Amino acid sequence: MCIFSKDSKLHLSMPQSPPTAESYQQGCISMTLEKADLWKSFHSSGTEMIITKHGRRMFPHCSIRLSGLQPFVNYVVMMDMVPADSFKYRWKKDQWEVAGKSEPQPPCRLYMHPDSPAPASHWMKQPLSFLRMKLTNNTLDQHGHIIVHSMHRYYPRFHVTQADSPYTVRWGPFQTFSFPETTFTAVTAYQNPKITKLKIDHNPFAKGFREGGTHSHGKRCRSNRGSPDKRARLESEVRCNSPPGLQRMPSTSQSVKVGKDEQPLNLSACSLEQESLHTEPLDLQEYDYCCEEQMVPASMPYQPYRSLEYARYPLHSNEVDAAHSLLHPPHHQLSTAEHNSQQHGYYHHPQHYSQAGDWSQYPLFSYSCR
DNA sequence: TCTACTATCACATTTGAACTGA
DNA sequence: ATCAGTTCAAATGTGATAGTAG
Repeated sequence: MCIFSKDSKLHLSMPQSPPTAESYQQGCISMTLEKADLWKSFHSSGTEMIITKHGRRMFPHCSIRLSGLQPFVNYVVMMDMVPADSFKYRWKKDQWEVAGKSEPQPPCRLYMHPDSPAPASHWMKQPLSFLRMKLTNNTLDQHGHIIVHSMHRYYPRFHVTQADSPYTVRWGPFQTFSFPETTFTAVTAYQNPKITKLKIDHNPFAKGFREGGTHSHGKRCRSNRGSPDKRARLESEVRCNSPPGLQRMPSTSQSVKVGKDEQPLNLSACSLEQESLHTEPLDLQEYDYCCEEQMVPASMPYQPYRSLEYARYPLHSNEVDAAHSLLHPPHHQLSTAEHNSQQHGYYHHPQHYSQAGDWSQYPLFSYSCR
């Protein structure tokens, strides 16, 4: 059920079911993307996210605001990455172009917000920051980072569910949200200089390279790069230090500090064409943020585990297929034709259904890292 | 030769322990 | 004894780039 709102918020509500003693009335949960203007800036140039073997934070990082939660109820908020399409890309002649079909999806991981579970009042009093979430291309990663393929496109997806502990998550109905402007291309090195400039302009951590360590002509001094003794020292440090993700892992009850740059932003200017999330290479001319209403990207409650929920809520035929594929993962990916054939109807994120089948597993993997 | 990935660099920022004073 | 504020060292994250692999 999608609701367009004048305040450019994303409203999704669960299909209504008769209120019973056991079932919670879901109401109408609303999720707003913070720093939407920044996301739009990046999206207009084709957002790229660096991924490394040891995990790299996102920039911009995901920050959302929740409202409409049931008072006095505990919720768990999670996030995962969904392939935006079924293609692999490459950067050629200052633009992205399709370089073939996507590779088999890496193991899917869910990032649980470190505050989870927490009461509704906690979630709604301030924006939720997913700053600590990291992306990696290491399929053997042991730190719980979200695994993505380089040169593939993804978008973050947020799940909200009632649960009193992380271990009861799968028994609650999910509500799923996503935002088209958060779609990005995973890369191991920046391709688009526009993105590099945007990141340097907005990311304080990049200052170290911009203002120091470089010569006036922009080349950095690398006289001692890779010296054997320095390398040995570094390797020794790596051996001695525990993994960063485990070193300062906050407890689940610890609140996340919200940085000074994480103030809520007015989303009134946020609106996106549905076409901004598609399978074609990014074309800057196609982006149009002048619409007054924000498209609602997702509409189906996400219930990967609870088959009973499917019976409770009548599903669109596509949804049934998607739900079926979630419970019974396909052995192969959808062909492009099959993929496209499922992208119809009034849903703004049909990928949720066609792509859902691409995700062969939904392990609950809670982690946080510094 | 080309493309993608990895390791490494210096420094600003963040974090948290230690300390001080009310 | 407790709390709040300050200080400071260590940890962390960042983009650029050379080297490597396929």
